[in-house]
Parts: sequence; structure tokens; C-alpha cells
Amino acid sequence: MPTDTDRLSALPRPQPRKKKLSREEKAQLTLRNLLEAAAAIVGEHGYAATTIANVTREAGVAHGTFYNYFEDRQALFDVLLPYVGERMTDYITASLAGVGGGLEREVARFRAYCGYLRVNPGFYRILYEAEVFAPKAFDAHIERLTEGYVRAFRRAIAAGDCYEMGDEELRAIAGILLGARAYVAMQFKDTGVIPETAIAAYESLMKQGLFKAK
Amino acid sequence: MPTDTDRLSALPRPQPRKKKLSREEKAQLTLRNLLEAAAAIVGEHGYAATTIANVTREAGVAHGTFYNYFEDRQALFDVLLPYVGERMTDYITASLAGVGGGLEREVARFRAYCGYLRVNPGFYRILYEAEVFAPKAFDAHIERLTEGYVRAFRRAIAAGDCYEMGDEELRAIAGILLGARAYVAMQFKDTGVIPETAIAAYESLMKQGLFKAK
Amino acid sequence: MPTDTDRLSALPRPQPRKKKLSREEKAQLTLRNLLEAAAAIVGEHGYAATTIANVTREAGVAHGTFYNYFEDRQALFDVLLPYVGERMTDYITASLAGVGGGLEREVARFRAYCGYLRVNPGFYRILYEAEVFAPKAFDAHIERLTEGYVRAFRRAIAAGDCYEMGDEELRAIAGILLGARAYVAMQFKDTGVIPETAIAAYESLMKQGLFKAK
Amino acid sequence: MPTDTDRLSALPRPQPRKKKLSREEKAQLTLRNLLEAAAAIVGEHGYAATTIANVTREAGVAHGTFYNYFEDRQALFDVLLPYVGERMTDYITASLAGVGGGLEREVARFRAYCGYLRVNPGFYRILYEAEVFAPKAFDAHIERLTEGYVRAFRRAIAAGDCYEMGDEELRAIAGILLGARAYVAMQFKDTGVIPETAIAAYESLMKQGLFKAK
DNA sequence: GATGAATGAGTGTTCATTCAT
DNA sequence: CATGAATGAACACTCATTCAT
Repeated sequence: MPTDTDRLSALPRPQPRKKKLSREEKAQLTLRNLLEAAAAIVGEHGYAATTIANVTREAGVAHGTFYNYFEDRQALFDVLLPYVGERMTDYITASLAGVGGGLEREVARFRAYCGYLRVNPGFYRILYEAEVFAPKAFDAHIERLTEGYVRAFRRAIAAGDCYEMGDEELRAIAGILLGARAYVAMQFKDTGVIPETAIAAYESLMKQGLFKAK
Repeated sequence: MPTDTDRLSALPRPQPRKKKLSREEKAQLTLRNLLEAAAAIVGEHGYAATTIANVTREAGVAHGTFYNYFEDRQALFDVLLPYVGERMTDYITASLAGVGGGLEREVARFRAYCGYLRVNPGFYRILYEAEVFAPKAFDAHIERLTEGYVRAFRRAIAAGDCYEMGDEELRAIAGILLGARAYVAMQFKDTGVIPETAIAAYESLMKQGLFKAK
Repeated sequence: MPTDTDRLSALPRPQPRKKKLSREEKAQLTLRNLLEAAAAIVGEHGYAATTIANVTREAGVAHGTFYNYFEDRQALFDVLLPYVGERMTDYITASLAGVGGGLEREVARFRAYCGYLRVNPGFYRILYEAEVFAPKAFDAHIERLTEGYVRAFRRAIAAGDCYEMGDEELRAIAGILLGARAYVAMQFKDTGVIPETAIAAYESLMKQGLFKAK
Repeated sequence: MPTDTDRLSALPRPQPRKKKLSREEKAQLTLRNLLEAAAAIVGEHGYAATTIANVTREAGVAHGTFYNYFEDRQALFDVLLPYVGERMTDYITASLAGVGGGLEREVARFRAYCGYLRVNPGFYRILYEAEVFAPKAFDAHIERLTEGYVRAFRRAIAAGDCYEMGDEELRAIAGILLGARAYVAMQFKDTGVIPETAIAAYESLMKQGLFKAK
């Protein structure tokens, strides 16, 4: 069954200018419609409220068509976070182009994440409910971000911007920063406003810690 | 309907000297049984798998008895996190008795939290799935912890252990620390081992931040 | 079990002026409260919505107390229409005191029925839903009214006011008049207004029939 | 949801010449089966005893299939009386073909109604319990019959067979006749025998009224 | 006789999944 | 491949009735 993540990266490809879509192109379009429908519904109402009937109705296809693209409902859930998660990291990567290193870059990353959430508020539910409804995808997502963080830290250490640490510690730090990000996002999920005080507090913590040396 | 949190705190009451339990005492016991059963099931299998039939079977009462104590399933969910959350904070408070202030105390708090999770692994799911299944209880729990953190920081600032900050920043910091705690817990939820490297990384972050001053 | 109709007629008896009620008086009061509560609930929401819990709550007694007065829910239903039906016929009988005979009296009866319904709108549901929920009581009520009608017709015939008819025909006529009454009541159950055109039409029908002789 | 009455009239459609039923034809057949099953059960045991499980078992379909055709149980109830009511009026209309006008026609109508009930004894419960379980359908049914009556009276008046009356009075008369019909039906619902005395009494009432002019 | 907690059978409704067309 | 009707297991919730206190 064609539910692997691999297939996702080959998905939409800005359609050429032909009018008639080939059979495979139509299939890709249907898959895309299903995923976008699922993203919209999960983002707004959560995984639990995301029924096959809802998704197919939103996607404009027949109920049974769903099962031509996904083994079952869980397969959709397992693939949804990778699908939207990639867009999120792409956005952040793009936002960081040209930004310096060390603290400045980390704060920019934090800010970019907040900005993404403001424009894509549904991403919050897709991500954080995934821990319950698509735990494997959630773990993979976290693992992917953690590894990205570790690489970034390695570069920052090499550049002398960051304190020396071993890989295990770096992974722990990455987890801490991801958690920080998540909870700050949670706090402003209702308002939708980027919380400047939170960003300032985050920056201060990154820069000097919380407690004075004795 | 008797599902308010208030009633919970009045729950067990070391029984008076009668052998036979009075009607009210038996009712309190039944409520306790239902809550403990729910905590066990949610902790192990999550809210979604927590059916009324499961809970009542585990509690040793009839199916319908559930509805003498809770308006509906959601009412149970709404009350479960307060019920177990109070035990968690009590445990941490007790663990901190006699511990000094500032960094040392914060690290001890982090360690105590990890220790509580190791002994009560179910708490993790009860807490973190609550964001999905009992959002109000979740928000209230976070708010309670945040306020506790802000008070602790205020004391640390007064003692000169902690950098000066306004209330808004303190709340942001509290959120960051709660998030850090959550994600570290998540990372070792499967192994159940206290992650000493994570504690060391946490301590280092609290002490000096992550990035060197230029 | 004490649910027979006989007991009803011995019910409340304007209480004497004693302060302390004797045991039996208290029991009679409770029975009365249960019946009035049931009448209020059935009248407003129908038999189907009339649960034991509702009735006892409205009557201000414990749930289990119900079963000291009625064998089961059906026993209450079986006794409710006799209870309120007697009040209705008493009212109509009183309204007819001093009214002449023949057509005039029948029209006054019709009018009195409409008047009773306006003041006791709940009676409509208690009566007409009884066909479904308390069929025996309903049949008995209809039989009682039918017999009353037959006696009245006999008197009218004896007085020369009414065409001659045998008992079977009189019973049929009684049914027709009861049905007419019911449907007219139904038509104005929402408005609550006495429908003068309907009364006029009824009178005309009683007086000359509907179709001209050829 | 396809529960509108409109769809009902389009139901059976003498099947085209295919042997295999098309998908839509099978769906129509399923809907028919559900309605006939419901009519049988409601007619025999009443709405209250009509469970989804009963209906689907009788119709020979799976429990869940019911919800492909009706939003919920109430939607079935709301559509049942229109479904059978149309058959009843068709029968009566057919019975009146060639019958004269005025009194003769009205008596024939009454007789036809009794005849329909004898052959379709379930109709009685479907109709008269509808006041409780499907009040909107009941009101609509009554309104439809009332309008039919008013039209018939208008014709009779034009033909000089019937006393002059305004529309409001005609509606009242229609209600009276419907009520009469209902109560007479009720009186012989158990025996199933057409009550010739009742028909004679009805005719006499229509012809000359009940009370002699003074 | 009053109380109200406990009981459990019964029912409506949902929805993922299948499969004939 | 697309369709959408059929399926049936599951589940939440109700409520009349019982009975120990």
C-alpha cells in the first residue's frame, strides 16, 4: 500500500501546463487533496474528530476512495505529521537564510517557529496531538528536529559560540529547547500574538541562564 | 453532580472507629475506586481507550454506578488530572523540604519530577494526553504549576539567587521550564531511567545559558 | 399494593388545622405530592419524559419512596388519569348546574370542556397520551364518559329534546361527540383560546346536521 | 439526508427491464423495506417498542444500514405517517369513485375509512400514536385531511347539498368529523368488525343533527 | 416508612472498513 | 481506479427497580 513517506516528497510538483491530467497526475492530485483535507480537519478539530467521511467529503472524493490511498485511518495519521512537518522545517530553514550564528540564530529560529504557527495555526494540533494519535510519527518528527538541533549545536561549538558538550547532552538540550518552544506556543495558541516577552525571556535564558553564579 | 474538585480533597478521611462503613463512607470509597481505576487505565492505555465499561470493571462496580458519580465520561476526564496532579505536586513539595534555594533547588525540583514519573509512570499519559481529552483541566494544571513557579522565582530573586525579571517574563520562563521538563520526561518515558546527562544539561542551562557572551 | 383508584377518592381532604400530622396523614400527603408531581410533569412533558427520578424530585421525596406508594411506574400511570379525570368531570358537572336541557346543555358541556382545558392545559396530554401509556385507564375514562353521555341522552330523550335512539346508537353518538371534543381541543391546544367558530359549528351540527334533506 | 417525503413518492417505480437491480434501485428497495418493517412494527406494537434493532431485523438489513437512510430514529417516525397516510387516502379516494355527493358521499367516506382500518389494522396505532411520537407528522396529516374535507364541503355547498358555512366553520366541522371517525375507530379497534350501528348513528347525525328543533 | 446508592439490561448512535458495481 | 451502500462491533448513556441502612 502506497502510504510511505517517500512517496510524499514526490507529491505535487507545480503542475505543468497541460490541461488533461494523466492518470498518475490525477492520482497524485487526489492524494494531495486527501492530505490537505486531513490537515485542515485535524488542525481545526483534532485527530479524534477526523473521520474518513469528513476527510473524503472535504477532499471531494468518494468515501471508498480513501482506501485506495491509505491502508487505514492510522496510515493517514502516520503520514500527516511528516507531510506538514516538512513544510514547517522548510519555512524555518528559509527564514534562517543569512542569519548569523550562535545566540542570534537560535533566537531567530524561535521567532520563526512562532511566526509559522501564527500563519498555520492548525500545525499546533497536528503536531501535539500526534503524540497520542500517531506516536511513531511524533517520535520520528522529534527525532528529526533533535538531530537538526544537534548538528546546529555542533556547528555553533565549532564556531566557538556555544559551550562544549557531548552528543548526549546536546540531545538533552535539544529536547529542552523543543519543549520550551512547545509550551510557549501553547501559551499563545489562543491569542495568536507573538509573545515578545517570551522571546526576550528565552533569549535571556540562552544567554546567561537563570541563576547567578555564587 | 458531585464531580467538583472540592469533593476530592475531602476524600479518604482515615475512617472513624466504626467497623461498618456508613453509607456516605461507602460512597466516598466508590468514588475513590472509580478514580483510581481511571487513573490506572488512562495511565496505561490513554484516555481514548478508557471506556466506562473498563473503568467500572476495574473499580469493581456496576456499569451504571459510574453515572451516580459523574455526569458523563468527560466529567471523569476533567477531574482526573486534578486528582492525580495534586499528588504529584505534593510529592515534589515534600521532596524539596530542606533543600536550599536558587539553582540547587531548581535542579532538585527537576530531579524530583523525574523521580515521581519513574514511580508513577502513568502520570505522563494522564498529564500530556489531557491537553487533548481534558483541555480545561490541562490548562488549569499548567496555570497552577506556572503560578507556583512564579512564586518560587520571586523568592529566589528576593534572595539574590536569580536574575531580576518582571512577572510576564517569569511566566514565560515557567512555561519554558515546564516544557523542558515535559520533553525530557517524554524522552525517557519508555526506558524509565532517570537521565543523568539530561539533568546535567538542564543544570548547565540554568547556570550559564547555552551561548557564550561575545 | 395500594395503587387502586378507590384509595384516591379518600385522598387529601382539606387538612384539619392540626400542626402535627399523624403518620397516616403524612403518608396521604406524600401520595398526593407524588400524584401532583406526576400530573405536572406528564401534563407538560408527556408520559415518556416522566421518570421516577423526575417525579420524586418534583415531589420532594427520595427516589426509593416512590415504591412505597406504587408497585411500579405503570401503576402510577394507571392511576393518574382517574385522579385528574375526576376533577375534570367534577368541574364540568358544576358548570352545568342550573343549565337547561337538550341542545343548550350539550353546548354548555362543550364550552365547559374547553374552559377546563384552558385553565388546565396539562390535562390534554395526560388524557390523550394515556391511550398509549395507560390504555386501561384511558379505556376506563372513555367508558365512564360514555356512560355519562348515555344517561344524559336518555334524559334528553325522555324530555323530548332528542331524537329517539337505542343504547348502542347512543354509545356510538357518545363516541362521536367525545372525538369531536378531542379534536377541537387539539386544534386549539397551542393557542389556548376558546374557538367560538368551533362552538358555533358544533352547535349547528347538533341542531340540524350537516346535510340538507333532499 | 434522504428522509424527505418527496423521495417517498418516487419510491417503487416499476423496475425497468433490467434483471439486475442497479445500485440506486437496490437502495430504493432497502428504504422501502425499512419503511414497511417500521410500519408493521409500529402498527402492531407501537412507536415506543419500535427499536432500530427490531426494524433492521425485520427489514433484513444490518443495524447500521438504518443510518444510511435516516438521520435518527425520530426521522423514521416523522416519515412513517406520511408514507402510510398517503396509501390510506388513496384507498378512500378510490372507494369514493362514482359515489354521489352530499350525505351519501360522506357516509361512504366514513364506511371506507372503517374498511381500510379493518384491512390495515396497524394504521390505527401509526396514526394515533403519532400525536405523541411524531407530532409534526401528525399535525401535517390532520392538516392535509382537513383541507381535503374543506374542499369536499365547498363542492357540496356549491351543489346545494350542504348548509352554507365559512371556511373557519368548515375547518371546525372537519375537525369534528375527523375526531368522530377516530373515536369510532377506537371503539372497534379490538373487534375489527365494522359497526353498523355506529355508521347509522353517524348518518343520522349528519342528516338531522341530534336535538329536535323546539 | 424513608432513604439514596447500586444495579445491569437495553438502546440509540458512530464509524472504520469492505466490496459489488 | 472511483463509487457509495452495507456492515456490525463498540460505546455512551438511561432509568426502572432493588435493598441495605
